[in-house]
Amino acid sequence: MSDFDCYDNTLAYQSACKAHPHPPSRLNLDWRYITSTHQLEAEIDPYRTRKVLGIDTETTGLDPHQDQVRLVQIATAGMPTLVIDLWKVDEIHALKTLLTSPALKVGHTLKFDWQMLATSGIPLHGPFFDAYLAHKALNAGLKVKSSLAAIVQECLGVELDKSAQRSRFAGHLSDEQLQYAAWDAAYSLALRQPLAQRLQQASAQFTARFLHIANLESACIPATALMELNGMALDPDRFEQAVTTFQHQKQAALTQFHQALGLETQTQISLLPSEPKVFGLNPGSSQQVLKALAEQGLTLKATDQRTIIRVVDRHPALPHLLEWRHQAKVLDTLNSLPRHRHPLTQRLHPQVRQVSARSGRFSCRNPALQTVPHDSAIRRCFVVRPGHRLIKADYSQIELRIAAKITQDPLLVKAYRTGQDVHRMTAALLLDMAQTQVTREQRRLGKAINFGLIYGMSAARLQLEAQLQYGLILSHKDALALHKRYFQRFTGVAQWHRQGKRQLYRHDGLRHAKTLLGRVRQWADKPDFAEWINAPVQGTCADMIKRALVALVPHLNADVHLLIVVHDEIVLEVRQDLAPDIAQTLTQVMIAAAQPLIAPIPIEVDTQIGHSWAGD
DNA sequence: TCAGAGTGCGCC
DNA sequence: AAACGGCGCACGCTGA
Repeated sequence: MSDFDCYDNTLAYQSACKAHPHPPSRLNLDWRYITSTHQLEAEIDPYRTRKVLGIDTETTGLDPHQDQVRLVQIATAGMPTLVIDLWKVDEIHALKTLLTSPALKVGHTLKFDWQMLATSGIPLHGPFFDAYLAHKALNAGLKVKSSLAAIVQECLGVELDKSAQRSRFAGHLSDEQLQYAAWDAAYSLALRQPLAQRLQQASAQFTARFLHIANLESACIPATALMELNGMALDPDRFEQAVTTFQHQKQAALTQFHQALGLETQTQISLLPSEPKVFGLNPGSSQQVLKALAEQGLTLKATDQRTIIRVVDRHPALPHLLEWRHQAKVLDTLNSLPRHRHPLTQRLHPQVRQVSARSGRFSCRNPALQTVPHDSAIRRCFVVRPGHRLIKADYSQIELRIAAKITQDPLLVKAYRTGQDVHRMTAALLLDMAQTQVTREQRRLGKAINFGLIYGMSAARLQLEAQLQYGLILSHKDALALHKRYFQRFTGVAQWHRQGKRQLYRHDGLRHAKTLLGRVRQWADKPDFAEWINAPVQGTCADMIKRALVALVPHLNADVHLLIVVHDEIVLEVRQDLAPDIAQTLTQVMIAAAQPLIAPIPIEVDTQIGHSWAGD
């Protein structure tokens, strides 16, 4: 596993921690304001040989596409912090050399600095140590504040005044502004050792790899930064067409819903903005729906899909209700997109967060591109630049493969190792038939069972999910029988659950879960079983895709854009002639990143090249 | 009028 | 002890 540790600075940190048990003693709050090329070149020399640099920037705003970097601060142990004014220094070659040197760059939320510098034509190269990411990795699952001030308070016991941070960094800069700018870099730098020490201690306590994970997250910074900078393009014509289509479908469903309830749909347009958007009974209001159904003899507790689907035959309006809900949901998603179009780039630039999800997954918002409906009428609105292709590659059945590795279930392990179709195998096993005789529908049942029961789904829920997601009608009795047989056959999964419950429910129960890479999620209280059993699987998938991104970064350039990551899928936009080669590289990188974690279970990656996100 | 908890659902 | 997990978002509704 030598390639495993390409971004890992564990050994360096260990020696650093031993050498400097009291980091604040090395903190130098002195600073120099650099306002000319001459001054820069005169002062920067000693910083070139340093192995660790604290980095921070001050900018005229928060948008890398239109705001500017004003100050770049460089801190290093025992030296004054350089505060370089980019508006006054016209030749910054020396600074660029420093920022692309192999020195460790320490900062807090370096993604932002990376982006601001990148759009100013100043590349910032790793390795990185990001105090924010490290603090979140240290406390994954717990509710903690990870602002610079909060971490400085926690690790160094210093109250950091952040009042100058929100001040304007345009025009004349006061001494106070310059001082706080310098201090941010100096304090970020000073956080590395105490944080590394805490990460090491936690690793020992949990038999995990906190520092490794913190370094992995830090190494992902360029990938995350580029996803946000690149964004995705929405074709205006296709988009308008899609909206119109879904509006009609939604309206049709509404009419049928009302008719089935014996109501008339009122479609007059109101001029008053305060008027409700839907006239008459609103299928979007659970209260109104419950009341209307009750009046017609059907009393329910809720109106969500899972409740409705159980009784869908009991009233003719119910299928139309589900249809309207679907169309309305899709339309909501669509309507939310244009307001996120960037005024300059005309693209959607989501906010991508590496460490906000308790599982270790990426999350994405404004807009939530990870939840764009799969409907090809919508996905084909997401297009590539002229002369480019979209490449999407996803890990095949990755969670089930990870579960096979974790549970060591003999059947699952053997099935994957011999390249069998696992859903088909499950169906054949539970229905007592040969795999060759399994029908498409029966395979779908196998899929529903595999994905559900692995995390402890009940028979009742299985019955529901089979119908909702796979369109399979299952009697309660059959669901119960399948549930029982599943755990009789998949003994490894059954044992995994039994042991898990023992560890969780004993007097001094576990309050953390660990991935195969050593990422830890903690709970402040007793974890729910289902959350706890799922965390290592989902988290390991996050480990894999983040390892893949780190390996992918060197391949990203002006012709190879990273667009988005959707949990087990990586999407690139690549110059047309390069697409086949890059697709192959991407596939290999993803396999290599994941394989060591679940060997000898094989990894499979499905890769497609197309013109839009629909894959066409 | 508006914040906020609740409901429901898209993706993996 | 609980009954698949992880997200973000839009909406209807409520109470101040």
